[in-house]
Order: sequence, then structure tokens, then C-alpha cells
Amino acid sequence: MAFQIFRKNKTIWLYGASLAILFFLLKWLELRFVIYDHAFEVYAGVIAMLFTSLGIWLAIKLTKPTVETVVIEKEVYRHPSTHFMLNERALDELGMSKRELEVLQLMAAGLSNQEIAKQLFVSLNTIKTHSSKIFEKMDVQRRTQAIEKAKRIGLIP
Amino acid sequence: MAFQIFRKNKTIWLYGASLAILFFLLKWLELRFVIYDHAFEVYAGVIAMLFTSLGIWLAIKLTKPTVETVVIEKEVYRHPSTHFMLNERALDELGMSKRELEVLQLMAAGLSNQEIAKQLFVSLNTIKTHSSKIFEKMDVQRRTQAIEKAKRIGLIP
DNA sequence: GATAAAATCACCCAAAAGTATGAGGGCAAA
DNA sequence: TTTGCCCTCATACTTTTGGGTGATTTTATC
Repeated sequence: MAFQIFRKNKTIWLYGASLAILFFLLKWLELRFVIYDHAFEVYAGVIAMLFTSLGIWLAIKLTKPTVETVVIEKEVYRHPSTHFMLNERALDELGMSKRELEVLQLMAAGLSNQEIAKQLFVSLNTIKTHSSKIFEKMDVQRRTQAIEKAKRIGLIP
Repeated sequence: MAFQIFRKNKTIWLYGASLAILFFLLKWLELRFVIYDHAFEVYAGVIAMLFTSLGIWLAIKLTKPTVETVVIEKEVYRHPSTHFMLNERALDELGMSKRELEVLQLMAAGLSNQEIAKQLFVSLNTIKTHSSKIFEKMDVQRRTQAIEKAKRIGLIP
């Protein structure tokens, strides 16, 4: 506890200690070269040191830790032309499967369901089922909406 | 400056002052009711007060405010920074009219022909005619292709 | 004012897209 | 092993989209 207070305010205590030591040094010099009858000054020095410490302690103890919170909003842009990073978080938030994403990409490329089917070597019905699932998962009604949303949330470049 | 330091650390100074006042009060009582020969204690009290103040001042002066920096990463989809510049060259190379571009934009937004018609206060047939013209001018077969191409050549953000 | 382009609308037909439902096989986690 | 998801395909039906043609009105331009 006390140690922590010391650690956290090292500089202050060092200043205080230095001050006290300086004070003592002066007093000691005085004692050595002048008179010996300076008990009063020594006493005053001790008091000074003690009360300096008291002051420091008071200040530390009572000062609410001045915490300055600096909030920096760092905007992360996504440049479609440059390196596209697939938003995987959004991808499995929606529960999209690999195949569905594949279909979605071909949709966005402007292919018809029939063309997609041919491209993926499956039947038209399969693509229809996929697209229905895609729309359901993405909560849209049309492929154009799916494309728009997919681009917006980073599923597609 | 000094005033500001006081204002910012009101509580501490009040504590310090209270302490000092209490000290003086005791001393004063001592002076009144006991002996008058207590100049030393008064002196010690003054020293105590002064050095308490010094300690407080030191602590306040030297305490670095703890700065907490919170960086919030805010994901911005698309490119809000790079404002979209419409490719007017491509626009009249294709011979696209204002209305057609308007329809194209709503298409890209994911609206159905019926919704576009409602939005533009015209009939569904009108939108069909427009879209046919658009596809013809853009040399595409489907709205999805039109959207893809429009984005690619800068007709649409 | 004539002319051309644009915008509007209608009708019909065909193709494509989308909905609903069911079903079978594969694969991995519980 | 069961359960759940994925992928596949089918059938039937509805809606949307696209193509073709033709027509009227508005707007801009020479």
C-alpha cells in the first residue's frame, strides 16, 4: 500500500527527500562550523521535513487520479480497387457457407442463375436453392439487394 | 496561474488550510491559557504550515496527469473519404440520359422496377422502357450486369 | 415552328428469378 | 449414433425482368 504510493509518485518523493537531505546537510554544516547550540534549528528542520512529507502525502492521497481519456477514432477505410479483405466476421455472422459465397460472387459479376449453374457444374435448381438461402440469410428479397449489401459489408470487392 | 492551481485542487488546499488553522487554534489556546513563553511552538507551527503547503504544492506540481488513451477503431465501409466523381465522359459516350442514370442508380440500390416506378412517380411500364434502353446503351443483358459495369466505369459510386 | 431526343405509357410474350416444399447423401460435432 | 448443416436436385407455382413494338407528350435545340 504505502510502497505502491511510493512507486506511483517516485519523482515527488525523491524531490521531497532531496529537499530534506539538503536541509540536513546545511544544518550539519552549521553544526560543524559554527556553534553547537542549534538544537532549535535542527528541530525546525525535522518539523519542516515531516510536514513537507505530510503535505505530499495529503496531496497524493486526496487528489483524485487525474485521468485524461483521449478518444481517438481511427477510421479504417476499405479501398475496393486496392487489396480487398474479405470480412470473415460478417461472413459467419450471417452463417454464409463457402458455396453460397461463391454463388453470391458470381451473381455480383452479373451472371444469370443458368450461367452460374454452368460455371459451377450443378443444376439450375441447385443455384436457385442457393440463392434463396443467400437471400434468406442476408435478409434481402432480390439479388440486386444481395449484391449491394454484400459490397457494403465487405463480402465482395 | 496560482489561482488555477488552487481552483483545480480546491479540496487539497482546503484540507491543508484546515489543518493549519487547527494547528494555530491549538497554539492560540496554549498561548491564552498556559504560558506566554511559547514562541518556539508558534514558530514550529508556522514552519509546519509552510512546509505542509510546500509539500502539497510539490505534489500537485509534479504529479503528471495519468493520460489514458483509448483508440477506437471504427470500421468504415466503402470509401466515404474519396468522394465519388461521376464519369461524365463515359456517361455521354454511352448516350445515357439523366432519367436513365437515375433509374440505373435505383437499380444498383437494389430496388425492383415496381419500387423504382413508385419512387419516381411513373408507371412500371415506363421503368421497363427505361431499363431496356439502359441495357441497350450499356450493351448488357441483365440489370446485374448493368450495375457491375456502371460501377466499373464510374457511373455509380 | 420544325425536328430530334427524351420521357411517358400500353400490351404481349418469353425468359429469368424467386418461393415453397420435399428429399437424399455426405460430413462433422455432440 | 444421432443431430444438424451443407450440397445437391426436383417439381410446381408466382413474380419479376427483359424484349419487341407502337404511341403520345414534353422538352430542348436549331
